[in-house]
Amino acid sequence: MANNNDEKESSQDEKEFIDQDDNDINNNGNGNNNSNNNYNSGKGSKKLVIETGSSIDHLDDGFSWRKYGQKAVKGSIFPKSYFKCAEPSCPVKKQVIQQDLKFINTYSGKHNHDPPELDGSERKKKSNNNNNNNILSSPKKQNNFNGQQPQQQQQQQSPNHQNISIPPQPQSQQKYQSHINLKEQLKEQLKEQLKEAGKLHSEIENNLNDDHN
Amino acid sequence: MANNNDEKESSQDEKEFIDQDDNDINNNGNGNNNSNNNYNSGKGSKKLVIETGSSIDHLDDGFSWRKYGQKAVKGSIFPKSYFKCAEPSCPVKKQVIQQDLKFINTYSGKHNHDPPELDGSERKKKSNNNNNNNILSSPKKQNNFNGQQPQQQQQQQSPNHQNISIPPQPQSQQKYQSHINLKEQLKEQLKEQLKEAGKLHSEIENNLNDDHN
DNA sequence: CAACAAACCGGTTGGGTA
DNA sequence: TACCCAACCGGTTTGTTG
Repeated sequence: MANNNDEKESSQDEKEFIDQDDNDINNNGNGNNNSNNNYNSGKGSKKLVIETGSSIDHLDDGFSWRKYGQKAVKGSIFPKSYFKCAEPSCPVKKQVIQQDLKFINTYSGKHNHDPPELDGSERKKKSNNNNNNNILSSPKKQNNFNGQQPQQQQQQQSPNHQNISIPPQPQSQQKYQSHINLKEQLKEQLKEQLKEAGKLHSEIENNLNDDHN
Repeated sequence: MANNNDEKESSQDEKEFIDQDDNDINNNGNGNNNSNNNYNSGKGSKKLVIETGSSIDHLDDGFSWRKYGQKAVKGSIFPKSYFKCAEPSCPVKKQVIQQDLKFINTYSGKHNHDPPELDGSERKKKSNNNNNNNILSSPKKQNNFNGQQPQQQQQQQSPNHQNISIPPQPQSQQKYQSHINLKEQLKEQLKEQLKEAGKLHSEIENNLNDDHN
């Protein structure tokens, strides 16, 4: 009965592939995942999950995203945001949700267009790539970050708060109150992670597709 | 605006693989499929779709199924039924919906147990394989088949009827009113189709999994 | 234009029931 | 025990708003 979504405890800190699509026709949002999902069966990969173990929310991974939805999910206090690649016919989607102190980015699909700046050598090609990094909290509404908030993360129950705030800083963060510099560093660092993961994801998908088609 | 689900016209009559999972994270039931889904991109296969071009509804394909749900879907007058493999830990699911004159069986997943009687040489092993073929219409409730009904198929709008009736017979069916023999024949024929398709499905999934794991 | 938010949608769950 | 069915759930659509 209790929402056993916090079983995941998220001890892993980098990125991982999950599949879960070999089992269900759609595996949409069924309720309480009582059948603790046998993700790690290690089969055909469908989604790429990246955990951002830092105070960075939605990262600009070289692509431009458009937010098309936001929902409150069962196990978490924080809402989940849904993004779609801004390229007109690209089917890639992406979900971002905060879990404890980090953000879980879930990619799906393969970009059917040349990445705007996936390679570090050629960037700033696409000018429509909006570089505002925290898309989750709209720039006019990130009032959750009023001054400095305590580093609570899971206790309070506010199921209907609208925008993902700048997440609580990591446990040893009291000295980073003036931040902004550290945040930029982490942003750059995570950006590289996301780029690598995106490339890896595309490669694996290509292999799978070539195998079958 | 109009539910454009009848674009599919279903001119194909056998079986086909669709993927659609490379594009969406979950691709659950979103609403009107306005973006006429680019299924036939020919990529990694996820679901096996079999169209029963006959007056056979839910076929016993050698496995035993348990019905766990039934919903009215948008584009169709007929409800969609949801089945799960009756083997205790087997994750295979199956959807059945009537479309025009035929039934669309959508398989997903791979049986993690030896098939009860997949090979034609060794059958009737599992005695718990309930052989009542029309599971969709519960045996006590198939009152839609009262005598002979006209071969209408799409005009009337009865969105909240509960059980899938024996489908309207194919267009040249007036001579099969006393049926029951023809139906058995078609049943056998389709049963073979389903068995073959099931084997093919497993093979392809095995290849994909071996490739990645 | 993009984001918000509520309605929508289909797949799943779970209690009632036969 | 399996089915029915209504509530549930999460992902998507769509009208509204800025």
